[in-house]
Amino acid sequence: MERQALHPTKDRLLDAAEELFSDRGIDATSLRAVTSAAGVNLASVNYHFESKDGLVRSVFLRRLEPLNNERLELLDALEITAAGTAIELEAILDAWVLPALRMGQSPEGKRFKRLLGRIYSEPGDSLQTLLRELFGEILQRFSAAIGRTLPELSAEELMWRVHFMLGAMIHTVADQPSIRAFSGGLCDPSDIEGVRRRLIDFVAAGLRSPPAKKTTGQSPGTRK
Amino acid sequence: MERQALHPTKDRLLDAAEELFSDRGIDATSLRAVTSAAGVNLASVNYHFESKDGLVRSVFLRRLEPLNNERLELLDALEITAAGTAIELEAILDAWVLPALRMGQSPEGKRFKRLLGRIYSEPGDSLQTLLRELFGEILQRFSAAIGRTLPELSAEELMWRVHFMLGAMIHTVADQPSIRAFSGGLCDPSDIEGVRRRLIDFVAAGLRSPPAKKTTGQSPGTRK
DNA sequence: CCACAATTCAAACGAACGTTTGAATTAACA
DNA sequence: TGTTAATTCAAACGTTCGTTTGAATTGTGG
Repeated sequence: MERQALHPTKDRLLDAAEELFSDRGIDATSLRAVTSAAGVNLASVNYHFESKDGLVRSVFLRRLEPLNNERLELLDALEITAAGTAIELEAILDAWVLPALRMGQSPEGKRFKRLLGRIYSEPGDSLQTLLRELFGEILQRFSAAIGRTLPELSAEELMWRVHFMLGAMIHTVADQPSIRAFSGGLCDPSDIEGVRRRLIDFVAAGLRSPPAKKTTGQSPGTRK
Repeated sequence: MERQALHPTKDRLLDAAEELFSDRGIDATSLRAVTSAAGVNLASVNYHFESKDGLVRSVFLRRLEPLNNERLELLDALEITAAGTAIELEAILDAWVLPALRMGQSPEGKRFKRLLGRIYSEPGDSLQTLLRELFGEILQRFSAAIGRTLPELSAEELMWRVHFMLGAMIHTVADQPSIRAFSGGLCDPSDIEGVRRRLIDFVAAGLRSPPAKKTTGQSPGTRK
């Protein structure tokens, strides 16, 4: 009897929570605000999700599980068609970026992306645990695939570059309003193809940069 | 009579708040936790900072104002010594990165950096306003300087790349524990020279990547 | 239609929050 | 030292929070 295809109360709670969490933040959103926005009773949250933490987890899981599954399917497809031959770096990056950008096309996807960018910097233990559960395995898979296209990189160098890559990607996926304001309306974050090409070109160039180059000339050095 | 070189109570509050905000987050930290950690009376916060928001602002201002001033001084020095001739891209990036990495050497700097990464994704109006106050001007200065070294880039392309750059930098400056865990201890974020060289090389390669390249072959395309 | 489980509901719980108050204490300056 | 302003302090304010409770309601299978 557990959970059917869609339980109306549960889904209304998830939708309302997602919206309010995105706008005001998780801590700043009370369960009373969520339930009244969803048009359900206050006690429903604890009945269906046990606690506020449970609601938060479900909000993230609902979107991230399908998202990461799609990423893994794309990567699987790449590795199968390649069948031992080399995979292009850009194609791997695409498998990571495209599902996230596609998600952002729908209005619900947009509001979730704002929320997603926050999860990485939220200090709550519950969310950090969830992050590791959700991204631990998939990150290793993508890192390995990227590393295979860049065999001249040491493991340490590769990890650093993947770290930088994630920074650029997270910041881009999450931070839709900031680039618009910063560029004075010049950059359009809803142009998925444009964002996709630019982000992937930028990251690919960074990943491919020749390793172990020393910093050159003109450095500011130690001052004062 | 206003504020002297260092007011003991004020400084103890700022130190305690910085530490607790970094560990547990701003919303999750109560003023009672701050004041008892600082060993001062609860009402001191409202007396010295008017409100919790005022305390938060002061915590950020205390570190970010000197940090951004140092960045601007380094950029000024570069532009003066160059005197019309071209400035190396890496040197500009260094002027942005180095002060932040140096700050992270001290224990207090370390804890603040964790906090700093959070400000970008916090939804509070007060913090977002502060962010624009603090980073609006300096970002324009650095973007312009970077753009001058990459004259083949359109304004739009430049803005996007600066956006990606900021993502990589923010994620790196803020997220010290994550890279260590992700790399299984292989990467050492306290090796300032290493981080500096790797981050700058990565970002410089991304910024320099030839513009308007179309995505090639193997793309996953539309599925399902 | 009845028994029974699943769900919803209004109400209340105790705890913790940011802020305010007014008296007590300390420091500054004549 | 006496006067006055600056600061600290204990206590309380009113509000809001997440959670719990027990009765009312709805849905379901026999």
